Amino acid sequence: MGESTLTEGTVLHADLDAFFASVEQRDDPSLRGRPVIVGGGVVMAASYEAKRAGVRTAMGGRQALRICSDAIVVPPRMHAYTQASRDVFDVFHDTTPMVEGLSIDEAFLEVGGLRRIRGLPSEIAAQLRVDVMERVGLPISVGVARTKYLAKVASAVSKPEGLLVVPIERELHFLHALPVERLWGVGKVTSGKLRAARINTVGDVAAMYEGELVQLLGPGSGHHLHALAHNRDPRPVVVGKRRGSMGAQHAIGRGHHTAEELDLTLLGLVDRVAGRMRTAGRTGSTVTIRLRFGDFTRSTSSHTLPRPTAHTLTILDVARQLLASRAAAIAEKGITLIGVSVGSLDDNPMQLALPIDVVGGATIDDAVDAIRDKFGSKSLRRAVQVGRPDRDAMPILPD
DNA sequence: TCTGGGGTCCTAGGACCC
DNA sequence: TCTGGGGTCCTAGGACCC
Repeated sequence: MGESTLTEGTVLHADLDAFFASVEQRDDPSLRGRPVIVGGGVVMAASYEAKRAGVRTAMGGRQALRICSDAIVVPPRMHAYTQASRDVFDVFHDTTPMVEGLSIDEAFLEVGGLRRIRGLPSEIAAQLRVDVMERVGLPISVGVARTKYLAKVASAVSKPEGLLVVPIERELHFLHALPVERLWGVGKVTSGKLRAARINTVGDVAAMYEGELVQLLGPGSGHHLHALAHNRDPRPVVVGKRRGSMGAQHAIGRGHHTAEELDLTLLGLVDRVAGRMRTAGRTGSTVTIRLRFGDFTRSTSSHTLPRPTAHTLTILDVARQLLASRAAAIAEKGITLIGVSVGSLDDNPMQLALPIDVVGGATIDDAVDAIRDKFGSKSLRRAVQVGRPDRDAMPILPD
């Protein structure tokens, strides 16, 4: 019964093609059919016309123009991409409630329970491509397989404007022919180690003993890649994942930067991050600054606050101290990038929404202290901080 | 080649607690 | 005086992803 249907997995991986560049071509008809590069210093996205000429994401802008001299370079419009992403995710959610976002331009969709109302996974995938094009005007590729990992590989292989179904009977055949770089988690370093050991394909990895792989790459990577090479990926599609950190960063030129300039940059970054946190109704407690020096080496330093916050000045104070702690290295090597992020975000706050003025206190910390004294509960303390009813009723966070 | 702006996960040592 | 084993949290760094 239904023999042909048994061969389809139920996980879709949907991935927009050349996302930023496609949005630019959609919004400006004069860019259609032409090589488009989004970015400046480096290529953030390249249209397929530019990719055909050899332009790649993360390539230096100058080099990109050397190999594709007729490319049109446009500055990124992050707000337009964010909105386009929302529109596309609306289409995803109209397809199935089981959507797991991975990044701004890709998601997993579990469609196993939809056969009676929407048909086979491959049919749902084909319709999804049509819907995204009709409703948002963007090209998208979709992979269909039994596991998340394989669905992701399938969408990548199918690009651009592709649809690829990996039947369950053909899984290993498909997988083992791929180069090791297709394994999720194999980047430049790991690829170098594997290739040096004459391990070139996913099939080569699968033929190894797990212990050998662990010897070569360490326990984390070793176990992970061994499992993937055998198509063992039991992770389900998870709905409602929330991010664990929020950050902002800014690349600055190689020249000399005064302490005042750096502080102003830091202030801008903190303001952006804290504002986004408050808009999202989240607080966090670990402040990290990330630096890239004149020689492009990097460092991070972090500090964990006793209580989570989304307060600009509290975060700024910590960020300033962290930056000051690296002053010597900055003076010696120069600095080319500053980043700030706040982690350990509360991801399941109790939405208590206790009015702060009930307990009094000029600041949220005062209020929290008052509540703790009254209730003595750690969870209450945390919940009160994130349980604000809405932004407008928030005089205690003066931003 | 001369380098954006987001993120995730893993490792490893030390502090601290029981 | 010298000594376990186990756990959590913090910090720093690194690899990787889009």
